Amino acid sequence: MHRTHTCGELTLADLGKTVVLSGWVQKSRDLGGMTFIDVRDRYGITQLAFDTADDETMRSHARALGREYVIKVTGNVIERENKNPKLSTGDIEIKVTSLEVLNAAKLPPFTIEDETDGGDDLRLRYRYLDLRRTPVRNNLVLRHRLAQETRKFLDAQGFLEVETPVLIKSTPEGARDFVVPSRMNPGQFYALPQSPQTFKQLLMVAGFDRYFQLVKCFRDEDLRADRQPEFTQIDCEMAFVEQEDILGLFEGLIKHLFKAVKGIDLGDVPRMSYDQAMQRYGSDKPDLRFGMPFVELNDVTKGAGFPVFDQAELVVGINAMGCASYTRKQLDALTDFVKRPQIGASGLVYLRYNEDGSFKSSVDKFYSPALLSRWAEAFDAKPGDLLLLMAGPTGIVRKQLNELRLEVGNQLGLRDKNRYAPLWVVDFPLLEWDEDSARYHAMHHPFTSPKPEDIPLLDTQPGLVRANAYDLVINGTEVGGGSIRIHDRALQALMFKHLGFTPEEAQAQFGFLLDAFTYGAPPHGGIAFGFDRLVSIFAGLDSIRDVIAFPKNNSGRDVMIDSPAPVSVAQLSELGIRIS
RNA sequence: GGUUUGGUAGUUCAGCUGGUUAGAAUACAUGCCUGUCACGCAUGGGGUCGCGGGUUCGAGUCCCGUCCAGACCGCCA
Repeated sequence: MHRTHTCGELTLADLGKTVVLSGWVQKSRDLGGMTFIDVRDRYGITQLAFDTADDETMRSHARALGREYVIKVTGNVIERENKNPKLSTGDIEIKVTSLEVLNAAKLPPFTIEDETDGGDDLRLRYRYLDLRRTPVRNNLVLRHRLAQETRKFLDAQGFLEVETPVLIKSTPEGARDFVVPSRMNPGQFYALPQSPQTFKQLLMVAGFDRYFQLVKCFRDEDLRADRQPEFTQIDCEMAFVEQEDILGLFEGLIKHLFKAVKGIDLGDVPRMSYDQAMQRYGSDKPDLRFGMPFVELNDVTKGAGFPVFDQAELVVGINAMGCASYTRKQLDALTDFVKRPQIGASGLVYLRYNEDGSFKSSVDKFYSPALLSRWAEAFDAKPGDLLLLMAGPTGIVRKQLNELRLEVGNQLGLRDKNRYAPLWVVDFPLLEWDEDSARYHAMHHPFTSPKPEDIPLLDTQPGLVRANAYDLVINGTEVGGGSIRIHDRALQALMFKHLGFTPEEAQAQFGFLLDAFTYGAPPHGGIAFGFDRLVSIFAGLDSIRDVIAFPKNNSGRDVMIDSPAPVSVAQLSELGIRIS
């Protein structure tokens, strides 16, 4: 007889039933005259009870079971003498009448319990064992639910899920491509898509005016906690829409996911322009779980003879409210933080607005209390506050102060994983200057449309042209981004020209798209969400590895199957490839 | 490509300024124990201190190289 119940469902309502359970031995507790075995499956844990007084043979079999043995038991559901409120099945136990070992198991290299003793490397090497652990399994259950709710919502909105090819063509723009050699076309290579971008645009030309796909994308770049070489996107595109339509519809998707999966009413998602975000938070993905906006102080600090401030392009600071009690040691630690090589600031100026109304700053030599009170005024600071100021070239100092703001937010416990602060960042620049290649690059991608009113600037001040591009940011993480695309051949050709393509190169790389635009391309736009990041935010995790069933390590290796790996000389020769 | 932290028992770690036989916890094994659920008690086994070289009377400890892993920077349209 097959199992009649899972290990997570039996309760007092089932008392007296004869049941069959199958699962893994989590742990046994041998008390001498009694033995308890916890048997686990995907659904939960149920306690098996063996009593010498009832059946000594059965108990001796039970004592022989090791961790992770796969067993099948038949028995009766009885009420426990001592209940365990931690288990859903904690009111009952199984008095076993028959026990079968379906498979023995070696002792696992780490304990398969909620709190494991295993390190990351070991857990990845034996990922199939790690996945038996409840917290890891729950992450995949959460992922499944988010995927299903996404499909449900988009389907209800009339979106069609269409698959696009995985073997495509390498393009020079953007991240490095993974390339795949073609045996039938020696010396030629496919590339794995970094996104289905051009295909979804072609689907718009084809008239599929609402498309989506939960799709694997690939980028051959270095990994991070939140970056894997293969990752999943919720990729979407719509025709006959403007930016407002897309923001509205996908704000609806995000709200639906929070409501359906976490029971949270997200509320309306605020918006901020890229310029505002940079000026107020020094980042295009500000964490709005806390305030602490930047205040620019050039005017009130100028002319006091402090050369660092007098000469700086930007003097800017934040108000760490209520932190005037910070000790010298704490302030030194913050100074050391911004001086770390990764941040690279040359220093930090503080102003303590003491509870008694007096001021204490690191630049008292230059600024009288009267002058310092003007700083406090600019911040609207109150006694007890601590102002932290930095100075330097605008772009650099904003980036540095952003790091400090996030660090102070961490120290003050303002970045609570259970709170969610979403934000649309809009009006991104179309282009950004790249020093290395000495040319402009598309900030989003080359198919993003410039704002019509900014098109005249393309020839004169390309860096000032704004795009119809937008990002969705949650808690300081970019979870999605998109744009209204170019659907006009001439404008697309002009963009390629500004990106340094000759007309021949543009035709060779993207001729199929330019041609398609001449056959009646509708206006269109879209967005893509990083699905792994979204799941990790819902799970309250910093790393996306924990929400991927079989992730790769920091070096891009799968340590379980040990890939990548060499291939045979015969395979290479068939592909016409020689390794130097 | 760079910065940085680490690699010691199955596992997680401690091991000071170089000095006797490298420890703890946990896991495991054996025995005892009839209500445990982090069971308890007792006993026991378990180590190429990542690898290679160097300094030294003596190296887990110091130096150099190398491999592996983590975090970060570059990179990620």
